[in-house]
Amino acid sequence: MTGTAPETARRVTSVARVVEEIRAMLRARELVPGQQVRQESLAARLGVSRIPVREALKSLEAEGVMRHEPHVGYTVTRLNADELAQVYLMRRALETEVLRALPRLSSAQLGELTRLNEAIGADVERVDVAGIVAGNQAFHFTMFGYSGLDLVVEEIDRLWRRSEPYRTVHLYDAESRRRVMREHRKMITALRRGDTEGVVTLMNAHRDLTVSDLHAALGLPPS
Amino acid sequence: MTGTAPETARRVTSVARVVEEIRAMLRARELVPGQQVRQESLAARLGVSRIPVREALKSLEAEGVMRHEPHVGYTVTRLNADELAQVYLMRRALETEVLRALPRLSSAQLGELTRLNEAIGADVERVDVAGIVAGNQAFHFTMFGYSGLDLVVEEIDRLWRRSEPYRTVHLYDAESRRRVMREHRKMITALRRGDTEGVVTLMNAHRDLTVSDLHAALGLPPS
DNA sequence: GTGCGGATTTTTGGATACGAAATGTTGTCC
DNA sequence: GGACAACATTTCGTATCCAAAAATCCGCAC
Repeated sequence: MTGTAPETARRVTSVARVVEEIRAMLRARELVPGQQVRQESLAARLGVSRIPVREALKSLEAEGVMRHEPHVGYTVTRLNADELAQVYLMRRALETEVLRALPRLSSAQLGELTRLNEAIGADVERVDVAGIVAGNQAFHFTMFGYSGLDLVVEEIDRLWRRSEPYRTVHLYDAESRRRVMREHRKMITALRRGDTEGVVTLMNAHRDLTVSDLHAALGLPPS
Repeated sequence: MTGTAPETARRVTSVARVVEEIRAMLRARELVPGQQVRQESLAARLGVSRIPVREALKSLEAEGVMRHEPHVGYTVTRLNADELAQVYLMRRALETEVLRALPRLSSAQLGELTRLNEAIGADVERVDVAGIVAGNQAFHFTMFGYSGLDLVVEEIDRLWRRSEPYRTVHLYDAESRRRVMREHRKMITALRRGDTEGVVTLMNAHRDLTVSDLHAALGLPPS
């Protein structure tokens, strides 16, 4: 992907790369909540020294993804059922604000959302779960982005990342996968009508179903 | 304050200390939005090497207080009027959730809030602005804490810190200082009645006044 | 065998020094 | 005045080293 990229190849720092690698490891469930992260081995694995790794971990700690205990080390944050519920409570509160701030969308914007949802459809056919997760995120954040509330959207992004280690579990049965697409289509319809409150309601139902899927899949983690 | 502290003297890392020092510099307006931070000079000033400084800055960057541009350096995040409004929008959304989750407070809890508000009163007499700011924060977060929604409260804390460089300006006239105390008293009264919605309304008015004070004091920053 | 206490090993926290890369600045030439 | 090249500054990243704190291991007493 870095390959021969011409101009967009923004010379990125090691730290940013390490952060992304760690996120990918979380999505791939190569790192799971509660697990301890060894600085040295992670550095060796990513081909960098310990310093950028430590900076990356500090960054993820500030974000809530990692936990740090002095002289013991970093572990992936483990959320219990109550904490996970709080993350979703915050998502509901902030996403509602963003949706209420949406202007009437142009047909180009509506077309883009439709296109993104159809891309999810293709991944559903292929049963490409990672693709569905990525596509779903793209769909939601493209919609949020139309609000113009960039700081709020960034904050929502942080909240999504915080539940990343937990979010990948659901979507295992074919029915939930198709349901996601259907609900997205309903949202697009409501947006076309300019029915903001309708979108808020749909989104809340959409999110709540994800939460209950998640609870079922996890059987509410003990700690 | 660290002094001879016996057991509670949790051996704290340099990084945590540097983060706190930077926050203090922000409160003291020794660092102002847009200003560039030189790693080496900051390290020398705080008597540490560059490593903990860089980790501290990364942490503050993830929090939104600092901005980083590769090979150029860190600068204090500068918020324009619109962005500041977004921070306050998020505060309203999340603080409302927290207040709605408040249980009926015990008389000990109500007493504690009263005590904290009276402490602010003492600082108002002394015209100790830094003390008022600290006391105000203590009052609000003690109240928020009673909700039990610790993750949401942490997030609100982050939002407060994000507007820290801007928040210290208001409270310059005697009347606003006394107004703060009066409004706090009204909130305590509403809490005693268990009137959650009343507290939400009072808090929104309280916050909005701060925002307009702030806008007036800053004359909405240009960038 | 089991539990306890101390020594060893591992890991983290931090300092220092160095090289490489990028940015910004200065000065010269046209 | 504007373009371009040399220079200084700063950041990014590595390597190496040491201290301190944890975790682990081991032997001893019971």
